[in-house]
Amino acid sequence: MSDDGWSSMGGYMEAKIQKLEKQFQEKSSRNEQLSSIFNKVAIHVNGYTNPTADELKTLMAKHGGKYHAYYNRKINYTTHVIASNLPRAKAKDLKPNQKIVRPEWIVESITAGTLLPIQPYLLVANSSVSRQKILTSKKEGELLDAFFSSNPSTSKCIEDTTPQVKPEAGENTPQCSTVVANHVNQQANSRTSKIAATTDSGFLDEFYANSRLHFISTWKNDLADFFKVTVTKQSTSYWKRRIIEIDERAKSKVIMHIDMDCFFVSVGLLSRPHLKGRPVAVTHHSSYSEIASCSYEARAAGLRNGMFYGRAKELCPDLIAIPYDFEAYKDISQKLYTVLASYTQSLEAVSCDEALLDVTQLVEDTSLTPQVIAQNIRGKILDATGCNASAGIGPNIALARMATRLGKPNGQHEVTLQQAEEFIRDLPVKDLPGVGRATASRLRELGASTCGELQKIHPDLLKKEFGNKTGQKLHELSKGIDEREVCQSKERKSVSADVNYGIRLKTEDEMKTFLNNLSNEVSSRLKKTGLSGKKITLKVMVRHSDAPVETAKFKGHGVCNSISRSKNLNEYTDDCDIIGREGITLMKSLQLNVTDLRGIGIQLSTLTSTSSLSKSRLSIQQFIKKGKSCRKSSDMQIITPEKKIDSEKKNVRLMILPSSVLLIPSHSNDSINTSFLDALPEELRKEIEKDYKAQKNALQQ
DNA sequence: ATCCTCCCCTAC
DNA sequence: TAAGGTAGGGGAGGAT
Ligand SMILES: Nc1ccn([C@H]2C[C@H](O)[C@@H](COP(=O)(O)OP(=O)(O)OP(=O)(O)O)O2)c(=O)n1
Ligand SMILES: [Mg+2]
Ligand SMILES: [Mg+2]
Repeated sequence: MSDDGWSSMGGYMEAKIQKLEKQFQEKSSRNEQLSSIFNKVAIHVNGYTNPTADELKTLMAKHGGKYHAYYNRKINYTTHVIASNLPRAKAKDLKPNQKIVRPEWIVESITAGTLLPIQPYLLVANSSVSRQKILTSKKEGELLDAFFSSNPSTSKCIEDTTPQVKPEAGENTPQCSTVVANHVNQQANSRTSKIAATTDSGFLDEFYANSRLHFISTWKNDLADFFKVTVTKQSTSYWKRRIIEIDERAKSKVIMHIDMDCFFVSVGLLSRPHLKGRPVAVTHHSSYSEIASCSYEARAAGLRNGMFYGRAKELCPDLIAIPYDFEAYKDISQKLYTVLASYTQSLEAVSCDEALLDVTQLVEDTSLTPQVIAQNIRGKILDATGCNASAGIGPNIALARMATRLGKPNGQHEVTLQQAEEFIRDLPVKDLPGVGRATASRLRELGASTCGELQKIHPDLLKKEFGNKTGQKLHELSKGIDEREVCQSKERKSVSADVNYGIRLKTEDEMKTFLNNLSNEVSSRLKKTGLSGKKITLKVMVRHSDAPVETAKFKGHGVCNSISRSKNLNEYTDDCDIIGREGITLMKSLQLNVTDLRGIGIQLSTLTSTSSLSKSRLSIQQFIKKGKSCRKSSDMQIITPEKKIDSEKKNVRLMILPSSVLLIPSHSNDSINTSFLDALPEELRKEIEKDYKAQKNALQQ
């Protein structure tokens, strides 16, 4: 059973890589240079590629090239940007004529033993077209294998022959290539005091380059995209079949939840196998540093992810701290998703180490039991990543997720519909997905610490206490009911950038500088996703009046009040200057003492795709689309019929503008000339009128 | 009723 | 030292 259909496809690219790795091993020495093919080449890898960024880095090192973890705009510095798909490559602010080359150029150059011309490998507007051109000689199956095979045989963890010295190193410089690691590291240190100031230009970059939460948030989106691309290319016929069959689904579903065990730690241990079985945590070694992930041995002592290192050390004096390795996490995540993509199209990316799969169809098609499928998937993940994954199986998302907890570590668990109520009865309410500290505490006050107790609370009381929807949800969850669908991709509703660390501003000017820098960040994120927003929200954390000026945690925010203020702009925008200006205005309106600011964030919502903001407003109809599909033409998704109907109204969006030109007549009077509006549906007209009003208000100010 | 703004909560 | 981000769901209460 492990060999039918999807399993072990001999990938074209994998075969090549494997061969290359054999070469390395034959030449043995890790640092030996195999060639100098890429003598004058310095690459930067953009987005997800096959081979992965990490593998490309190794290949470059072995063949005389340079690898830049960060794109460098300086002339002749980064010579080639490597990417597999265009949207994400376009995202970065590349040099005007920056050549973007597909990763196969590297691999095939090495195979050929010489630097091949980049022409055939250039990434052009429609990447899939050029891709097929290059490989016309391949049959479709091989083509798929070549780029998307899940065969993991080549990616066995590369044994680091030199056993790592313990943790002290604290080295952590994802932003520099291996060659110059030490040198740059020193530089970074000597720079530290300068960069520390909140307003320095390097502050944001430095922060985001080291923020784990920023990374995992970013990766989640990237992986969802990566998965979408992968799956879209994989099998058209299966895809079509899937869409049709989703209609006649009235029977019970099989949902599978896959989650890597102590993800950051597991990845860290790949190069530190001697630490397996010991209490290990990924963290900086300082008492107010947060633990990103800790091993199960550490959890036995009461440690939890998110805990401060100081407290963790009290609970577990033997705790071993290992440093972050963001590139490796990203790499392993990609491998995880590559494996998952070979099983199903129906996947929801939960995070970089976790996904939901609707395997209903797969179970039916293969007549395998969900348990067997889970076993198979977990085996493939282990092969591909060297790390353990656990799985939960259930008739809905909530139960599948709860089942995973039972399966962990390195195991799996299935909850059937029949077992559901009993399974759930003795669990603490905190274990229900969506119930966190605050809700659990309020429930405890209502006498419900366990799900069984929650089941007995009348839904009306829950609705009264928590509101209609939340009350209903709590009631259903307590009985193991969860109607949500596994959803491949949802429409983005906001784009934001927040910094609640290291914010220490002295003057109003510094505040402005920082907001401008942050606006720049938000602006490039909007551009990266091709979106523009109409509503801007400023979020700030302000030192609580009782809280000391010096926080316990170095550069932490301490005890704060959160405040947000938003404004509806008159136009959709992704413009850094506008966002900065509006952000500053909002900040001023709050009348705060800038020295008390401890966190600042800017969010744009009410989004539309920038490409739809055509300058010509002649044919309005052309810009009015259904929300779900308007943004990305290539966006293939599973939309269930009932959901579509339900959300149709809300998703109708207006994409005209700039509205200032459209709506405001020079002799501003109260009524719009609505002759052309009459043809539009009611909602659209209302929205236009609303816009009109907003503009008028703005003008009157 | 429904929408809007300003929260709070949750998850990784 | 230390890197406490980010997106979405949804409630309260006021405006429409
Ligand atoms: N407070 C947190 C929680 C998580 N993470 C990161 C590190 C984790 O390794 C990764 C995945 O989160 P999980 O909740 O899946 O936790 P683990 O994978 O570490 O452990 P588990 O075995 O419980 O899944 O996200 C983090 O940085 N900070
Ligand atoms: Mg995990
Ligand atoms: Mg997880």
